[in-house]
Amino acid sequence: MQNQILDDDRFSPEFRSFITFRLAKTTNLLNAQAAHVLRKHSDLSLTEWRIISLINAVDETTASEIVKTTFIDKGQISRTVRSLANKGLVLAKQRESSRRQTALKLSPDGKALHRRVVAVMANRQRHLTSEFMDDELAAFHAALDKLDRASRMRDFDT
Amino acid sequence: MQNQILDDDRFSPEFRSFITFRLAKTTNLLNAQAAHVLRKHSDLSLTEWRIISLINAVDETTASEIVKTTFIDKGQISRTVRSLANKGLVLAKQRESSRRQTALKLSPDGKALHRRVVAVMANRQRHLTSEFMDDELAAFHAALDKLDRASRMRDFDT
DNA sequence: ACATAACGGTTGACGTGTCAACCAATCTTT
DNA sequence: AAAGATTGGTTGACACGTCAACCGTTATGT
Repeated sequence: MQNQILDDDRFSPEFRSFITFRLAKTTNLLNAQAAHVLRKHSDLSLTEWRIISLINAVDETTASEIVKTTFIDKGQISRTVRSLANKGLVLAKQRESSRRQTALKLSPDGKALHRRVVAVMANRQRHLTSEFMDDELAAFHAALDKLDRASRMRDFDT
Repeated sequence: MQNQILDDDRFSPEFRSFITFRLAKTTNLLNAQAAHVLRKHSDLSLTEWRIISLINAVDETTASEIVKTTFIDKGQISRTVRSLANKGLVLAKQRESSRRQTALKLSPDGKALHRRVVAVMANRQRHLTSEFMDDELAAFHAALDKLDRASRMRDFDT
């Protein structure tokens, strides 16, 4: 499935330039790659890995913060966090400062798992960006930021 | 949900730079926007719209060609095409040249629907790219092409 | 202080996406 | 021409994503 030639499609440039289609395709490919790697090295789903990796990055966070940075559905986050807690990878503890919030941390097991998996994922990250010059990468991020902002508009009725 | 400030997250630059996370976020945002617009102007799902729009771009195509250009799962395409055919928007007809292949075309209704929806979507496309210079856009596409190629590697074990 | 609104998170229902197994048609090899 | 491999597409089982309703908690306005 994935070992095909990628750049041989016969669709019109006009069509190919539809930027969201283009983006979705790459995201599909990258997600499939990530899922594959994760399957090989863990029993985490992509979302589980993302949440673990996010919690690790800030040491302690909350579900709503995760929503803000990833725009994953909050229902999904709620369920994924519970599944991670059940696996003993994440510790969820109500905050004293506000009983609405639940502080999320990695357990020692969670940290160990993260350490193990992040090694492979960092290799991947290096591979993915190896053909980019620093300024290309920066430009790419800037472009994504623009799209994020533009994605807030909801009405295009003429 | 969507009207928040987008660029205020407190996660480490190191984390933010994980290019796949970054991409997935933007894709989430753009897909939600597209789904919203589609809901307002049609009863098409995002995948249905993509397939319609793809068929329209080339006049006639097949399921496997769609797989090649979008990397949407072929099972999903099979089901979506059937649902579009049931709605009378797509005509599926076995090819004489090879009885394995099914030629897909838009029906008159499908074409009319496409014409109606593409108007709005083209507005959106214009809005999304309005802050891009031509060369920025080209660079963005080139970056996605690089990632597509890099996504073919499967093993990152050290 | 009270009413109302906003926030953080959970749940249910349902739609969509994903993987693997499978079938028939065609292509390749011998 | 038979055997095996590949292709195009379908299906089933299940995981995941999405939306809306909801609950308890905290913030805001009067």
